[in-house]
Amino acid sequence: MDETRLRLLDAAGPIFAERGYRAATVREICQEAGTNLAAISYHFHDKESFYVAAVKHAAEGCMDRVPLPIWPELMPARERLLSFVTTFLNRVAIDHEPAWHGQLLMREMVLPTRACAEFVRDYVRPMHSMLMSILTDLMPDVTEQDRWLTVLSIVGQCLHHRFGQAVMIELNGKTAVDSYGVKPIAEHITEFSLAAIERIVRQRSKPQRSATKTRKAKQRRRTTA
Amino acid sequence: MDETRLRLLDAAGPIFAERGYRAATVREICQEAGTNLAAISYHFHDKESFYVAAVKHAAEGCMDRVPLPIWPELMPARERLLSFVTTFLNRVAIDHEPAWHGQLLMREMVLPTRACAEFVRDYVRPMHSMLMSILTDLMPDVTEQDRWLTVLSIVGQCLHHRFGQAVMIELNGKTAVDSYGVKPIAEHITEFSLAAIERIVRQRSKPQRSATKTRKAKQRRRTTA
DNA sequence: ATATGTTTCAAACATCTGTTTGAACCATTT
DNA sequence: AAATGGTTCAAACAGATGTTTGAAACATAT
Repeated sequence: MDETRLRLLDAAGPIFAERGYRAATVREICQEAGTNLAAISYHFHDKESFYVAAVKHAAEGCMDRVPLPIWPELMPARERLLSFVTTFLNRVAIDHEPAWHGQLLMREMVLPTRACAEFVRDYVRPMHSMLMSILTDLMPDVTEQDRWLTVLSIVGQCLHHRFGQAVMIELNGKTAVDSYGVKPIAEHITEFSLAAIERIVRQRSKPQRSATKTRKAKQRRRTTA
Repeated sequence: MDETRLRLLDAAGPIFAERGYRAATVREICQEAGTNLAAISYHFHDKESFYVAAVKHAAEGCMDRVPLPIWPELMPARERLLSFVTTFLNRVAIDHEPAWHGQLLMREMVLPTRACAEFVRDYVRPMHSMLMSILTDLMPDVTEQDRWLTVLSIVGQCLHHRFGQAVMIELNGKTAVDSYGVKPIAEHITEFSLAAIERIVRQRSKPQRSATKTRKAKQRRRTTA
């Protein structure tokens, strides 16, 4: 019966998320799962393989809970971006009940283990492709560098609402998600990024290819306004 | 003599950064430092206090290595922003030699320990104030929410070049810092953020204070263009 | 030189933790 | 009913790890 297997994986998520791989003990997880101590060795061979399975399990749960949106063919890229950012925030930054999903995956990002490659393949890559296709529509004629740095800017803004949680609380007493909710934040990030994207497109579509002299181009544009 | 103390702290940084608090053993650190095993207990009482001291030591080293810039009174806010972002990136995202500084502090952000409060007070708060004063100049008449979310957007973009390292490598083979160097990235983040800030200022300075109906305002502006 | 307070050292201690073991249990098949 | 293959269990094992200990070494002042 792999009902025991499942109970172990479910119990492992929160504990690994809170304590980390090393500090989480198999005894604690087994007690939480209500299984015998040897169950982990029996079902997963050893603690590390068990951990990898738990991360995979968490990623699947997260993807089920907040699935990637499916858009009609003709949906404008601007709206797809808002939808994407909202999904992203809901996946990582939300604290409602199973807060440990994001916590565990975050841990995998900061301190990658054997589970990282799988995690990127199953979880990160699909989101990355999605964002890339939006940006290809929004900024078709820019360099690879411009597009890649834009990806990082957008992703960084979203992830910071998870990574920065502890510091935000220490700094301000509460997180932005707690203060404003997800929707205004998603709108802010989308607007913020769209403004920047539109400027990049405007600058780069000028007949010159100067990638470095952005300041010059910007000043020229301002004087004409 | 607290030369032993110093040797321990110096040795502890990289090891705590790479392995994490639990996985790093006092034996390993003492061997690296060339001290006796009991030295940690003697000088720092126990492992946890030692870890807190090591984080503090790392933060100080980081602040010495990349000090906050000092600007002339009349320096434009736009240039101060570029200078700030460059400093930020140099502090956290750089991999030249003492890569562990950023790694250790990052850990403290994601998985705060007893060292976190001090870390925020001595390290985060000054940078936060600095950015806040820049943004107060750049966007004097916006709501607290707008300004706070803008802070998070800028900080998130910078930090992602550290937090996202492992995933970037898994996804692309190398990090953006490795590909392009710090300067182009700092310029990108600055330009990106300035474009967004200017749009926010333009929108919010309209006689209405609608914080939620950004979409409506945006559409109206587009039709007039 | 003696005494005193501080620092280092090797060894031992106590505990925790991942893993193994071999018997017991259970469901299914012969 | 007997046997088989898979699963659970309590107990023990082996190794690692933070911490303590008491003696030795050292520096400094009287």
